[in-house]
Amino acid sequence: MKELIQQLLEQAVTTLKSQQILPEDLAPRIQVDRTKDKAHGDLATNLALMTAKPAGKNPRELAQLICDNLPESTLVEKTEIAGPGFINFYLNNAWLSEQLDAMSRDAKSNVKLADAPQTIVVDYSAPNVAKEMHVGHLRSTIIGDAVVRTLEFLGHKVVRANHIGDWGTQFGMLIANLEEVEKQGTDAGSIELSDLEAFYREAKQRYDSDEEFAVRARNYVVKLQGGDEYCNTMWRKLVDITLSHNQAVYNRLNVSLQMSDAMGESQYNAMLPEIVADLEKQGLAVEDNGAKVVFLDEYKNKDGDPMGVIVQKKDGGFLYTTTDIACAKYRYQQLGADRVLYFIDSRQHQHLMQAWSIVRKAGYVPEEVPLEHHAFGMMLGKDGRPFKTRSGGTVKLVDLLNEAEERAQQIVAEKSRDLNEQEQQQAAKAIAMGAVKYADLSKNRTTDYIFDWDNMLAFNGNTAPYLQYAYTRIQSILRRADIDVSSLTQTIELEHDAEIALGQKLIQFSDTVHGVANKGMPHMMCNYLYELAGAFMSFYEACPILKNASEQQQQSRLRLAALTAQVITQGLSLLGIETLERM
RNA sequence: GCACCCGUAGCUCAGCUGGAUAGAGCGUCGCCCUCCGGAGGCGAAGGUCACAGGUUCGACUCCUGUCGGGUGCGCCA
Repeated sequence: MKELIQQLLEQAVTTLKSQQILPEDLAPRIQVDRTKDKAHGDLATNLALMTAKPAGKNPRELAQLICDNLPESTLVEKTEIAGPGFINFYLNNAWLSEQLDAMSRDAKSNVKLADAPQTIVVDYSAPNVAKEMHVGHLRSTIIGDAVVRTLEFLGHKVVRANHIGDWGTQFGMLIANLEEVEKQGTDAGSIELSDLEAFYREAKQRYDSDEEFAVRARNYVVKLQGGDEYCNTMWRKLVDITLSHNQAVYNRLNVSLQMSDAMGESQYNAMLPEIVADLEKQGLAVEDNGAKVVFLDEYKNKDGDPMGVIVQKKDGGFLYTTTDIACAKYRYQQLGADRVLYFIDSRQHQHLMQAWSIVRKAGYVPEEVPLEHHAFGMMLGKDGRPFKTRSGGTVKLVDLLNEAEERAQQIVAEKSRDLNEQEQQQAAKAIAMGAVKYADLSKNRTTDYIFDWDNMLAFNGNTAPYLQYAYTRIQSILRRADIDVSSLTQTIELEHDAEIALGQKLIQFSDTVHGVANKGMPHMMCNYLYELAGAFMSFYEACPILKNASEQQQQSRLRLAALTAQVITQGLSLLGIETLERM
């Protein structure tokens, strides 16, 4: 919608240039905004204000010239010049009605697909091997998955990259301990991940107390890194146990990651020596105290000298900076990424900036391929302190999801008495997962954020249950109408203000999907859907659909209602949230 | 010490590429059920956008500084 107005304005600019009213070399960034106040029309541009100075003209006078030179268009009802020189556009209702008609007949609600589909790598979730997923993995997993769904919807090729923590010195003791367990006759495949947590502690304890065990563990680290087949097999078992457990969590959360999307740190090991050698060859890495270090002028250490980033330890080992350099290189060169998005917590920001700074200097990824860090903070409890169990431990994701379902079940049992038990279970599950996910998705803070059960499970405000409820309410009306709305040919008539407002909100869906894709920010979709639901509720109050309405009005309003439901369910599905027919 | 992120209503959060009178929900107070789902709607009160300068026709938004909070800074990941 904005684009169409922009095109009209561009043509006007071209015309004015040819008339020497605007300088030939002027290339203004044409900005079209939705107005906050209806008195200012539906859309507005500040074009005349921006170009007044270079054109040497009074802004209002210039605005008039722009309006006079706008091409004829069916979508604009009229234009007005307001304030210091804004041009306000009033949309034509017949045009709006046609747009809504087209939306309701299109499987993707007339969302404009990407003109040039890209290959986009999205790095998200990233749990660790031999550890259960905990609340710290929630945000990355959920936000990343929503962005992935949105990008795919627009036609991009998305590579889901689950950068699991599957490498490090701790694997020596884990392998040694797995050996002990297998000696006692337990098959690795039968180990549950919850046992694996205990297993991890057991390994650590043995490592600390048993010198012979520790020696063996250290030996295994060396052998594993050297590609030893036995150690590799044992390592693989640990990875597989973890992946299959995590898969259950992803499935339950309706996260689209599969086991085959795991692209762990270990995958880049083979690249590391050549990266360091190349950095040295390029003169970027130098030896310092036995280690290989890249000095970056843009980062200073405590003495004010360029900060050194170690890419290889003096014992020959590699650190995660080198892995992240290799990883970015791989994603560009091997996966053919046009864009890479990282959903990783904000504590790693500086580290990523350093790694990418080296990546750019070494020429591994060209500047035109964006590497984007989408950061977020820690999860805090309602009291503003880190979100922990009563005993102060880390909250496991499984426990969090269980609690969400328990809470949702209580609410459903109380409020959805007309559903049978199975329907109640299903509703509770959808509400619980929706609430948890939406609570994360709807926040844009890069800083710490507050996790509050009462807020997220509320049926009012910007929450998943509110949107799910709005959807079921519409479904209820459509059921009651008892006609196939998709077969209606009645045009959508926008008479009442509330109908126009709803219609205008509906056609913003396409812009919203693109906003989420371009910025990697799903909260824009949340805000939009909340506003849409609000616009529908106002319409619903003001415009009777089934009663006190003419045949024509009834059909038109049913179509509007059905389209609203279509957009809500589609929008929520892009966020990975389910809707229900009844709740 | 240096760097990064943040500071918007009592609380939780929006505020797009700088645009017109800074918006929601909760909580507080009021109104609306002979009405298609009241799990709803309408309204009121509540703001020095941390503070001070600067740029601009115009700043919550950009720049500089100060204060406050969080996080990270050479051989873990």
